[in-house]
Amino acid sequence: MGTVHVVSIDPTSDRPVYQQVADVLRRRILDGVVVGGDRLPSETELMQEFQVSRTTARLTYSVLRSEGLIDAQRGRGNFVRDRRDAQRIASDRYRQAVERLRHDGDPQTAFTRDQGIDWSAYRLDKEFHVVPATADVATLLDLDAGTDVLARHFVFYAADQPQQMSVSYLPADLVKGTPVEDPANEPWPGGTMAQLATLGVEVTRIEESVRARMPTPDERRTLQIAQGVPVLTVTRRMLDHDRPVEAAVDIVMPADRFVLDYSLDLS
Amino acid sequence: MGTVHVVSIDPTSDRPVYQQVADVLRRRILDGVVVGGDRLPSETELMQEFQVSRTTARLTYSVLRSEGLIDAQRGRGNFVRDRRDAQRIASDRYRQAVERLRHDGDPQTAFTRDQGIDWSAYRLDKEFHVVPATADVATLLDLDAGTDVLARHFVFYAADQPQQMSVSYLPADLVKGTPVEDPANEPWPGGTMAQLATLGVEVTRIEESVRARMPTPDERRTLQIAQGVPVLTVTRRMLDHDRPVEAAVDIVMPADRFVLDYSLDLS
DNA sequence: CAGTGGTCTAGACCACGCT
DNA sequence: GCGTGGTCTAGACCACTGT
Repeated sequence: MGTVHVVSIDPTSDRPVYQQVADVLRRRILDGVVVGGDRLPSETELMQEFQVSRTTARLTYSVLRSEGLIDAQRGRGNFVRDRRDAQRIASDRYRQAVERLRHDGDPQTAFTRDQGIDWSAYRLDKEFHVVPATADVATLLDLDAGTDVLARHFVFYAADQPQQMSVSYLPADLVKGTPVEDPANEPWPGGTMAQLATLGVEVTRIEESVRARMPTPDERRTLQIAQGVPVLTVTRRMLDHDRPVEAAVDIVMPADRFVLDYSLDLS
Repeated sequence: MGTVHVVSIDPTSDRPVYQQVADVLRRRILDGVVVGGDRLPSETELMQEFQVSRTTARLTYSVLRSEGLIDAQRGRGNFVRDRRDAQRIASDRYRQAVERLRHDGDPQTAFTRDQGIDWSAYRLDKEFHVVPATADVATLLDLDAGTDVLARHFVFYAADQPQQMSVSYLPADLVKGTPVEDPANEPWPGGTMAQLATLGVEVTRIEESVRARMPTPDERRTLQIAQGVPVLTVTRRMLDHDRPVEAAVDIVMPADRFVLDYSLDLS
């Protein structure tokens, strides 16, 4: 007794067969008929059940992968991706950092909560280079293009899994000869704002620009990003009293692991 | 005389051929050898130049499409996607709205700048329905699940192109019998905050949660989103004096057309 | 070992854009 | 009409996962 389909495929329809099959499976996923972790029919089963070729079966799963609904595992099958709870990053983390700086709070606590995250197991890959500022970075830092900046590359880990990568730029003349330019001093208790404080810089305003895009192959590899998952990127500037700019950061986060929370006070 | 490749493909390499070809083309795009709008080799040309099958050539372009680097156009070719300038949405749009409300500024101007956007040619698709609140919406509005809410579906257009879609939820008992529940009164000068003001509600705080994901097929169709382009989603709550919640919104925007700007004052 | 997904080939027909 | 990408087939070999 073969499998009976309530929803059958119409080869004469305008809608491509692989899309029709994808529609059926997508509906099962969205309706909760199958849930995170469940295995979907193998490609061979799809061929038999819907009377299609292997290529069409693979095209179907390719669609669902690019929608971020499933993960393929070689030798095992195609699995419904489970929607893990995303880590929330609150915009008031900066205000909290200011409070700790002012009240001499425990800097170590401050650090392990950097980026608003409790990093369970913490690690930091770092590369520091002095380079001429690109046009973009120069604009953000209000410098002439080509001015030397210290580029600091970070990869943040939690539970031995890479979670976030970023590049931070500081004007080279601001940090030259100070402990800030030495990677050995990372991780720095209290983070960037504490570092800037030792240089006599008070951060009074922060500007963040949030974008999203598909990751580059390099980002996919470094952050272990699944197919069909975009990245959130945050471009950040720290300002001292509305004018000079002290740091520019480009933060890249897998979008299935992070939510950015912002609170806007209007009173 | 056939095409000569500086970078040749190694069929014996561990890296799949279609990835190696994609690497070559990706490099050309990222290095600016080809720029936005330029046509890439046709699939047939790729077959000849790299000595691969049509399937492999198509796989190559499928990779670049999913990375958001190119667009395929039936009957024409594969084209490098041009990075148009994204529309910036500033977080101080709410504060500006408050100012206008307080000073009786021109409400029409206020409206055409809703969402912080100057909609050049403006249109609005709308559907209003009273429905029981889902668990998520109930939590956001601090209501019991199942309580009636007014769900308002919007699609915003600029220059006849769909730019943004959103669902806004208001407690049904708050708006029952008021002009707010009548879709005919949309677009409402001054937007949601002006509407709430007529109900005696003062918005003192707004919370926004930003996420990114791949669009659903419905969103791709409605917003005319290209392959390989994620959406930014904003979940918004408006609060009156830190406690009651007055509106919850789910806004969906194509990530290649929008940047979200937030300014955080620490002084 | 059998079953799974990953890669790759050769070939076919179609819909669409342009000239 | 010709070249383009879109869909679909049948078949092959490989790498990986499980028993």
